Amino acid sequence: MSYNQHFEHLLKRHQLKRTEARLRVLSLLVNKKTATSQPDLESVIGDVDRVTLYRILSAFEEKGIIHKVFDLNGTANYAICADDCDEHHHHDEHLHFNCSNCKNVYCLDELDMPPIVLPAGFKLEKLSFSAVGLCPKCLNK
Amino acid sequence: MSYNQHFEHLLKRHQLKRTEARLRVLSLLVNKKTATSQPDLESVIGDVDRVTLYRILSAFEEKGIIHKVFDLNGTANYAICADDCDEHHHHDEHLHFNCSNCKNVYCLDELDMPPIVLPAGFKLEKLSFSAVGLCPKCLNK
DNA sequence: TAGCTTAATGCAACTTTATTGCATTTTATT
DNA sequence: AATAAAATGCAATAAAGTTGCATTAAGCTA
Repeated sequence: MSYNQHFEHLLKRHQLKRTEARLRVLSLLVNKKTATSQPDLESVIGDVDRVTLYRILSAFEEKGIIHKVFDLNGTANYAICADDCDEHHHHDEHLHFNCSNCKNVYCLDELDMPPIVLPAGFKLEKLSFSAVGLCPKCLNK
Repeated sequence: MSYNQHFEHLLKRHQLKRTEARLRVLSLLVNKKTATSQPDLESVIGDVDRVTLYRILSAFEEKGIIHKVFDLNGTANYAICADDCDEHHHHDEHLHFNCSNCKNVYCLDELDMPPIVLPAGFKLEKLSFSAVGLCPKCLNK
């Protein structure tokens, strides 16, 4: 199945209309190891309004298609979710690695995250781990 | 030793001049279980310029007096560091708990954080854990 | 304690990221 | 082809943070 078919499927499944802008966002995010910020997306996506982009990203986030993670500057970055995410539950409890040099945010979802026990009285909904350091590319320079 | 003496000591130790604005920031942050955002600080600190506040916060952060953590909106929040932080090393590898109701950010520094092993090629500098959920106050409503 | 040097502050302007309201266009369906 | 709902574009606005520069204050030193 081609990416395009896959994307159309994905949109239909979440009751989102198939539009050019949404397909472009999906194709920009898929297969990327790093999360992408709205400003970065904006600069490469071409003829799509800033506001539209924001709205697409938040719609996708609500539906569980992508997840949002903040980088070292507090800017939102977005990455495609693993397949088992949906509207009701995000499985994005993986490690986000922020490279202090190139500023890329890597989703290291192959790592198992240890369980965390909270103090009494706190109700956990979501957990996330983030690391800062140098990524392989920047380390080899 | 009074708080004021303690703060003056702290500033001198980090080669920062003792100013009214800095003392106010310290007294607002000390003994708080939750981290405070710049906007929140600004609204209560009184007659201190926005820019000055930003500069005080980043100076304190550089010196290891406070640490910065982003909340669910990507806004920077600040909290006093544990005593053993300094310019060269931050010990802020504790859990930050974001309440999805009241938006407060709790520094749960009494919890032991498990070690995380990164994939080969990544060099770790700093690690942080953050959770989203309901805090005790909001849970009891 | 007066003078001096450096650090800190205040102000104005600006940048970046994000949001809202509303008119227009497009999608998907009948 | 007509239609209703959803999506988009545009303009305006908001919020968070930054930069440059002139002024003021802190804390030495004589």
